[in-house]
Amino acid sequence: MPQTHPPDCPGCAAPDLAFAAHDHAHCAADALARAEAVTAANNSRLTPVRRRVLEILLEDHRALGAYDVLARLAADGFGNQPPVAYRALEFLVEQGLAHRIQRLNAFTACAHPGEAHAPAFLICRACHSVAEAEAAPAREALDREAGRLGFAIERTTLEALGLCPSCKAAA
Amino acid sequence: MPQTHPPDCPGCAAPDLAFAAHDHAHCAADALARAEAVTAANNSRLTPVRRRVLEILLEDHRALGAYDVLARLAADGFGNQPPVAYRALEFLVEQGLAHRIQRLNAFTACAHPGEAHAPAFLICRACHSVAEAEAAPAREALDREAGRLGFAIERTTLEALGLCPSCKAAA
DNA sequence: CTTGACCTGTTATGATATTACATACATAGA
DNA sequence: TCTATGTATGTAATATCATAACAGGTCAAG
Repeated sequence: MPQTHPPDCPGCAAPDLAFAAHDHAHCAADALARAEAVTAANNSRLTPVRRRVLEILLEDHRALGAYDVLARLAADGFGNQPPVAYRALEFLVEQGLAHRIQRLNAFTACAHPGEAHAPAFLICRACHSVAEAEAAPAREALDREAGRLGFAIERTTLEALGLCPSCKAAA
Repeated sequence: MPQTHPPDCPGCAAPDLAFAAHDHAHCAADALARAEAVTAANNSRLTPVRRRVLEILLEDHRALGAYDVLARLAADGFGNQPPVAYRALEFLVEQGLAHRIQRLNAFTACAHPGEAHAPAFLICRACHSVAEAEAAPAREALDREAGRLGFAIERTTLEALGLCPSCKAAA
């Protein structure tokens, strides 16, 4: 897989990679490269544990529980106490490199690192894949409703459970 | 507080009770009466434990953890093991009489029992009150985004964290 | 008055998450 | 280079949230 690639790379242009067939090795490598850039820009450090956690999350478009991540870390010779995983995950979330899925108490790698966004998540109840969808329209709708009640929204959790295209076809 | 009240009751007409000054005793009594009606209509039973859990949730417009509910139950002479609380809460959620707030791992009484709805929740990070907002517009926006990706949404979790009117004014 | 469905109680355990403290590492300033 | 500082990691202990499995009770239909 190339460390650099053309700006019109079809993989990167795909609106959503989780449900579409795509060159996943590229997808993951690209996310990792972006992560390097993001952390450098933020003066934060993508240390070995943090990098490894991101790699683990990038293995597929699923959400992993903290203890699943921890088990993988321990197998790789890192510490095997919960804070090791939770701290790395928290770091990645802060940096916008991963997201927490509230419904699953689990974490997934960000599909669009570096781009400011607060996505909505589409969670397939059959294959457990997780995709990011554009949340802006829904967020605006919520803002309108909240404004009516005088409530000032700061952060939103938008998660949808359902069937992804392939599982829908299979059913 | 009246056991019955006019259909144009101002309390019931309030678009959202959580953030607005209102006759809360009335609000709670009304919700309880509706709960009786809903369970009767569904051929399910609002037993003493379940009723008591609902009363506890109705004490204010907040979300309570299962163990908080459990402590209250135990103090009232009900069982004090987790399943007692979880089962009653699960029942209330199934009947549409309570909602689970994913972000808080907690439960809140439904503000509009009997009306079919899948609300969005507005959670004040300062006073921890929880209000229900109309989710339909946001849900439709999500449906459009999901449709674009071929994803079929079945259920959504829409939760917003921010400041309620009074906490916003105080800040 | 018994059967079957459902509800409640209890024990035990599993799953998720945090606090507190000790140690190690990176790096900037003396 | 040395050392002080901030930051990161390791570990133990514990807190918090949730469920499985089974025993006993209640109640209404047959």
